[in-house]
Amino acid sequence: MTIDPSADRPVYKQLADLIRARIQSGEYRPGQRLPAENDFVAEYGISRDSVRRAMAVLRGEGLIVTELRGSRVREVGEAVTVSISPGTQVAARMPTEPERKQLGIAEGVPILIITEPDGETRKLPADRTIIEASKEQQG
Amino acid sequence: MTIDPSADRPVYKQLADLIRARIQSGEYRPGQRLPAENDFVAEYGISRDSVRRAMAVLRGEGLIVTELRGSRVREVGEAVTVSISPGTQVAARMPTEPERKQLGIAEGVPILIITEPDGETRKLPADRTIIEASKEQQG
DNA sequence: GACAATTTGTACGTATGTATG
DNA sequence: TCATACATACGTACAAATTGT
Repeated sequence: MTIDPSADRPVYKQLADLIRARIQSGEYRPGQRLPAENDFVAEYGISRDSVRRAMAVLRGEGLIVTELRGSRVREVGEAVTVSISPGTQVAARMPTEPERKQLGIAEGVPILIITEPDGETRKLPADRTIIEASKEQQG
Repeated sequence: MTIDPSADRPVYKQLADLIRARIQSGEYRPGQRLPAENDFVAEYGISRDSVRRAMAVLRGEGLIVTELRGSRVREVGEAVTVSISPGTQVAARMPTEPERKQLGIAEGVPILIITEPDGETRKLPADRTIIEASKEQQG
């Protein structure tokens, strides 16, 4: 697949599509290191700016994580199942940056907000949490 | 409050903090139009690049929406409560761009993924959905 | 309808900083 | 020490869509 600068779709979205497809097809596997930004620059003849935008899109989707040594496909960690009893509510949203740091959550990962019938709330990282409705009272 | 280019915290994060604080304090209210990018450029003597990065942070947090005519504070729409019966699981993640367009979801909004005991799944926009655990069978 | 102004979107460039190997 | 690679931040230019004249 290639990138067409004259196409309707922006260059950076074309690159994001391309990398996303490679992740979803398994060509880039969880934990695997992506090529460096400059590799994409050289391969497709586009600016580093466009490559970085594409990476930002994929980070925002939670598909990759970027560190100083490069980007890699996110590995889905073990998820803990949290049982909730009848009457408990669950919502989700993106954390603000302070929340993200405080809760130790990666970029592109939402938080689940659990509100018990008594008003108590908990915030949990969505990439490590599965909610399951239970019949009986439980934590 | 002002912005210090020589501070440890990047300029764009300082601006994001500043605007976030104004939103959370109510100085910028839901639905209200934010100043244009160039207004921040002029007010703080920073580049448009930095302003746009700050906006991207806030969009990613779901706090603002940006259209061609400007950015505004997101209005939290009416949320529908979805009851789930025992055994049903709930997860959340960010949608990919195709999912986002297909489901008509704004940037910075996660999706809730509901998996029924029979394996059926539903994807719902997290900004318009509250999950509630019920005692009995229900949709 | 035509035209200009406003505002965001995209895309290129350069330079410097910081952390890793 | 040096090379690599990402992060930040400045600049420019033009495109596209909306709004107002």
